[in-house]
Amino acid sequence: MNDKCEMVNQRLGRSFFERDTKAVARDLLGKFLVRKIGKNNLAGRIVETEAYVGPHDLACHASKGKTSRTKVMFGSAGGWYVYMIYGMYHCLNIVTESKNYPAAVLIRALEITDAFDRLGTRDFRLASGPGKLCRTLKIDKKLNCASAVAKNAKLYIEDRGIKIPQSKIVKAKRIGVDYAGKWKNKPLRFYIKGNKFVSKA
DNA sequence: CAAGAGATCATCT
DNA sequence: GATGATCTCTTGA
Repeated sequence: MNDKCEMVNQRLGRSFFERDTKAVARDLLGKFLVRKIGKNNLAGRIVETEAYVGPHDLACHASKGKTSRTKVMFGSAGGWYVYMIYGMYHCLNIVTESKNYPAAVLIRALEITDAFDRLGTRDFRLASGPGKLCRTLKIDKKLNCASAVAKNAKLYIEDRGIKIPQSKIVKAKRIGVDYAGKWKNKPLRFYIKGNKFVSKA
């Protein structure tokens, strides 16, 4: 192997997401989120995620049942669940597990890689949080219910051959879910140890 | 540096 | 009518 070794940019398909939510959340670390805007691409490496594991998880929006907001989580794996929070930010999730089982992974932070310069700044905080990464990649409710595994997806996830070793992955409790009773402290947040693009909270 | 408050609206009661 | 899977700004030690 030399430094010209082939880059394999393999788009993740439905089978990747149609698995245990914790495994998907962990395995998404090191994958690349790609956002197509017109002819341009913005992309970044996923460095932080959280798992929302099902209807019994009191932090998962779907624990309140199937509503117009949560119905996308009951759909096929690989769907995007985008919602607005605190009246001004969006959060990006990808639906996991089998159809009719509501679960998803929140993508919390990215290390912007592609087209960093076009953003006009190289600030490492550009996508270091769920609201900020949506703002930077221009993700809003128009993408809610779209699919990351559709042929013409404008937002999808790529494997570029990077594998994060288990020893570099930190498990921690999720952020901002203190209302979730005994679920609030479960170690369902995953991030890359020592990575400065991880959110501060 | 840490702690606190305000912004602002979709969603559910 | 209350609240939230957040972020930024202000205050003060």
